[in-house]
Amino acid sequence: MIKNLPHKTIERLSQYRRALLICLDSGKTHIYSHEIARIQHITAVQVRRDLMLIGYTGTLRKGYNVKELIDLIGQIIDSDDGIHVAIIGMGNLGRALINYFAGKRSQLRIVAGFDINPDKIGNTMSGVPCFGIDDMESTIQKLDIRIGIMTVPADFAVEVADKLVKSGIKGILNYTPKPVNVPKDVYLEEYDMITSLEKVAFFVKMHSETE
Amino acid sequence: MIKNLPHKTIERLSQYRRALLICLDSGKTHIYSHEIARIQHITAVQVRRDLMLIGYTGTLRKGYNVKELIDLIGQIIDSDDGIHVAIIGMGNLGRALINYFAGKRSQLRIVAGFDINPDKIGNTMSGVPCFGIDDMESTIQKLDIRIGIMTVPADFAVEVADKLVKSGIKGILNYTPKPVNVPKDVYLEEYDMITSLEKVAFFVKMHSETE
DNA sequence: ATTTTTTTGTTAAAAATTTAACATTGTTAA
DNA sequence: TTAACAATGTTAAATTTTTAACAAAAAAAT
Ligand SMILES: NC(=O)c1ccc[n+]([C@@H]2O[C@H](COP(=O)([O-])OP(=O)(O)OC[C@H]3O[C@@H](n4cnc5c(N)ncnc54)[C@H](O)[C@@H]3O)[C@@H](O)[C@H]2O)c1
Ligand SMILES: NC(=O)c1ccc[n+]([C@@H]2O[C@H](COP(=O)([O-])OP(=O)(O)OC[C@H]3O[C@@H](n4cnc5c(N)ncnc54)[C@H](O)[C@@H]3O)[C@@H](O)[C@H]2O)c1
Repeated sequence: MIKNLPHKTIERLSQYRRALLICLDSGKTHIYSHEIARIQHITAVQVRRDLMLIGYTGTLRKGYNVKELIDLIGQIIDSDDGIHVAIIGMGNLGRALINYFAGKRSQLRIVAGFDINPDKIGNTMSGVPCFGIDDMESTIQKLDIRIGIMTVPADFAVEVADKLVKSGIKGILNYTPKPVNVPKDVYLEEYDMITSLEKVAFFVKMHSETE
Repeated sequence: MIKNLPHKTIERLSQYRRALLICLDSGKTHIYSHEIARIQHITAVQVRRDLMLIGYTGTLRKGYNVKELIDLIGQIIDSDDGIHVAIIGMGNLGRALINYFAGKRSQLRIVAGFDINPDKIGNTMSGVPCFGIDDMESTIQKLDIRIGIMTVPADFAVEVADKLVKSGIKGILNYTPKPVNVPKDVYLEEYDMITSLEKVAFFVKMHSETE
């Protein structure tokens, strides 16, 4: 690991990579900082600063080598041998996520789903087997799952999080609107779609009032 | 509008409200800053500071009046007469979102969905009618829709965003992994689930290396 | 050959955000 | 009654994040 990269830089590196992969597909071999910036709605300085932080140096007047940069970002943010991920709650959102991730990034592989509904247990969705919630602890350990994505109904969020922690999971991505608590050796990221929408609504309102 | 609230404060206000609504249900009439803080994984000082910014003052030693605070946050972030929202792309994610929002916050009402698939057009999902993408501009204007949530395949993101802008939309929440461009009088929020997951993975990796 | 342009890389400044410090004041308890 | 306590509200400091400024150097233009 190079050093303590700012959280925001990590997020942007992930986004840069996505943009770079698209560039690569379109046959581009080099890209300027201002081109990356334009795509991400940020400034070119910020891009250059982020790349400086990870120690990548481009070619003056030619920009950055797309392939090299993709590889370097991979070295920074990916784990050497991939990370196994589980989805807890195979409902609407869980299914949508599995569908979405299926075959996307091989580095982060959803290898299991868990649910409480007997109708779902034993089935496979987009190649991901669904296990019973009671087998969660053992399955997580057996399959060496490190990250859990929570998409259960909000009322079960807390108990599922506790169970995940007990199973030895190292990171939780909580899509439930209910905040949960985890010990500090477990990395927790919570995202609430309503907050995003309310934020958009607020700025829309503000803009219409100040125009 | 009180004043220029920091973006981060807006996000937290939305989250506070969610937590407060749950408190209200459980019969609590007052809440301390440190209780709110605990739920949101932040500090009590930050809560008090945010509330100071919106000019709410609690009762010393008794905390904040839950109901009053909910109402005040509503006055700050909600629009007086609600805002109409549309979902563009009634696939897995679009359906999940509609389901989720259905009957949640009356202030932000999903009043229409749009899709290109003839099988979906004309149907209703959880009470939300699905229109054809070709009717988007007229429908948005007719129903006074201000915000669009984009859940179309990434390849269509740019053209749909352009269309939304042309229709006079004021805010876009883009769940597509493809960044789009909008004029600066349109508020744009982009969220990428892969970035979130990669961020969690990074910190899991980092922690395991430095332990 | 020399000047201009364009782009990177880096240091410094600015802005935004969080945290700390602490004064204030009801409430409880001695 | 007075002292200790526990909470808020606010100013100030610290931290984090973004932006600006500018030096360096390769390429292009003159
Ligand atoms: N649908 C969305 O777009 C959306 C958006 C944001 C947040 N969310 C949140 O995500 C969560 C899931 O939403 P959804 O629309 O997919 O709901 P859903 O009801 O479709 O799915 C929930 C799934 O969890 C399973 N489940 C219930 N209790 C469980 C338990 N104890 N252990 C394991 N599995 C259990 C159910 O059987 C079901 O399959 C909710 O908390 C919701 O608030 C959903
Ligand atoms: N599913 C997820 O969990 C998830 C997560 C993050 C991001 N995303 C992104 O969200 C988007 C949708 O994902 P999904 O899983 O719902 O995909 P999906 O294929 O299930 O749904 C896409 C829908 O959009 C419709 N559509 C296609 N072209 C259109 C157009 N030009 N105008 C209007 N509608 C059109 C399709 O008919 C379909 O109903 C994708 O860009 C995906 O990358 C999905």
